[in-house]
Amino acid sequence: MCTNRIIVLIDMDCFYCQVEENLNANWKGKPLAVVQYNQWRGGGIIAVNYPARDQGVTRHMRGDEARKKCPDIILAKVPQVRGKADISKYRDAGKKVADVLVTFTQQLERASVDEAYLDITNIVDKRIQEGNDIITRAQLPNTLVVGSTTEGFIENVTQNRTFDEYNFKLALGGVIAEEIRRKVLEVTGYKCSAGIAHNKILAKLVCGLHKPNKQTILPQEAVPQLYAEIPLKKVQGLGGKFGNKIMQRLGVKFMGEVTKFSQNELGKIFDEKSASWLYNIARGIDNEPVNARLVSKSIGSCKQFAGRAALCEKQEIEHWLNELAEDICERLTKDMKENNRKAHQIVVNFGQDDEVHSSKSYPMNSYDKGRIVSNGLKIIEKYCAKSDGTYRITFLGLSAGNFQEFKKGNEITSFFKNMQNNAINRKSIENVSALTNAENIADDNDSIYSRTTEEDSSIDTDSLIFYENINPESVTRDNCLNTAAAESIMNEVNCDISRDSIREEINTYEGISPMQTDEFENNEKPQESFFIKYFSTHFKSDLDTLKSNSDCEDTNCNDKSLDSDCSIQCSYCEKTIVSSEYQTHLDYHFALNLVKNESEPIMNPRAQSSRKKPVSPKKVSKKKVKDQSQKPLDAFFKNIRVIQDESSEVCKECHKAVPISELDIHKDYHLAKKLHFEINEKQQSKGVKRKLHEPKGILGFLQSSTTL
DNA sequence: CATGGTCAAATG
DNA sequence: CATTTGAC
Repeated sequence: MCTNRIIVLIDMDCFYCQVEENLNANWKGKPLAVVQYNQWRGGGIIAVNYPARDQGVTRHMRGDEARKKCPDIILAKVPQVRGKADISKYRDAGKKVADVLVTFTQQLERASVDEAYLDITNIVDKRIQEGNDIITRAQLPNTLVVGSTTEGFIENVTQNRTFDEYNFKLALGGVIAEEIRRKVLEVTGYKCSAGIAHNKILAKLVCGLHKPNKQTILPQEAVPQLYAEIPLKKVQGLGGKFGNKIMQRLGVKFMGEVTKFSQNELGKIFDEKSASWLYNIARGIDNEPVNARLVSKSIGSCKQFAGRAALCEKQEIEHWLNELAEDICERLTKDMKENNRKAHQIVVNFGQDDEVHSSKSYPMNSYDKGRIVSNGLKIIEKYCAKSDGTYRITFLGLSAGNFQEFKKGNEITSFFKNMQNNAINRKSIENVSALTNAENIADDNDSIYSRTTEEDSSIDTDSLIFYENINPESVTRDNCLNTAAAESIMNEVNCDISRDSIREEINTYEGISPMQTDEFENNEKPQESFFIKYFSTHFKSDLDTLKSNSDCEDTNCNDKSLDSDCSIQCSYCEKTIVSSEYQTHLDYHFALNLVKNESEPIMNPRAQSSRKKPVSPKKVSKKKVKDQSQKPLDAFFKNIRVIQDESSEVCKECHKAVPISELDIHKDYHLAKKLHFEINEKQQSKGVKRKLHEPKGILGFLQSSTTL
């Protein structure tokens, strides 16, 4: 059925202008436009408010033209940072709006900085179930309906609600949309418009019918009369070449005319997919789901250098790469804090002369401006240098993507999920490495995940152990590393512990261990949690290895042409690990062991086979662990149960109940967490040149704090 | 120089 | 993976 969903498109009215108006009280109500790069002909207009639109000012005008049309117009300038227009102000404002929208439903797709789709079907159904479904005119004060008056529509749906269920739901959707818009205004001070329909395309189309600060409902049966007067190019997806082709080949101008063509006829003109899409859209049918997504999938920064402004010298290119890298690094760092994730890929975009833009991507494992710039420069050199050594770069861009949730995760489920994602990602990085390795460009071309070349091109089994356990087709009780497994194990143990307790434990494992390690070694404080004991005994040898390797900057990491991390040998599997990946690698062992939950705490699946035994550090830690807890997970859960039996106090910092005996540790944890963040930050802001990249995560923290 | 800078998704 | 398209 094409009418079973209720979709709302929220679109902020001339958003950038509203942001400026709310920041400058005396601009309210006056004609205003937002301009960027205001030096040339008054700058380019990127937003116009409604008073200014009334005077004929439009986008695509320069500031000077706007002033001619409307002499008293206020031209708000987008600040310029690092030679580029800085739109962070509007990004932040957009996020505030999105934060309000998610409180209504998680079924939210941010379509741009100022637009979002919401699937409110569930909210509507719930209200009907609860009987909270009386619809009055007063609840739809700023609502219009395509094809009828709002009053008529309300009367119709309330009288025929059993025969006209879908329109009743649309009306209720309208009520909810009014509430959403009211809430957005109340919390953020921004006005918006909305479209309410049965799918995204229609909601979007109809949202633009009445603006600003209004919303429009589209009953499905009103589609034909709406389409009759809607230019085809107004429909989402038909504004470009495809729309032109349709108009030309079908000889149509309005959307409604497309229904004259059968699916077969369309199939002869367009490819299969386009044809059936068009056929459906022409009938108001669009099954595209609202893809729940709050945050962007990539963060990029780019700039044009048109015509004479083209970059011709390496120094210029490096300068701009630097500006772009600074921009994305700043935003990536912010993103990491806000969204608990890290980008693992970076794309260098460039355009030369009148050629089409090109792009090259490579894996990235740290937000290091210096390395991003030098790698970018290598790519530009390789692909853009002319025979005489000069350049003509007309476009330059950097974009980071392939985000994965940060290991410093919040729940045990995401902890395991990350292990899975990371491993999958490595598999793809592996392919990249094969390409970039030879060219000495990639960050990670010497990582353990690069497959060694073999004459018969079969898969290297040593590499395989890093993801064999997560192959969805071969998930077993023993070897899987995914969320389902973690949860089933939790069920098996039949624990009645809350997620918060687990999260607390995981965080403790991540944050507090340095202090606890010291204390543990001093044989004080016997009440550490399992994770702390586990870590401080189990990973101590690796810490030592790491420390002894800390001078490798002067030894094996001095290759001038190679921009890579220095490596460490893992004492559990003897693999050579890039130091910046070492934490991840250890986490892998950690999680693997945790999931196994068997009597023998073997860290490496390989060791179970007939392969030769690992070297001594492993034996040491293995023995220690055996003494303390033979079944890590059991011990972990047991530990928590004990804790929960005690009386507890609410922590002022996080407002969670903490057992009295754990209160000191808990407070230390908050302190450690803060420290941990600071250290991470320092690592990023350091303009490191050919210097050992300090390990991230807990080892980084350990090393920093123990060498201080 | 002259909308420009950011995004996402489809496609080969 | 790189390119193209489309939209704000």
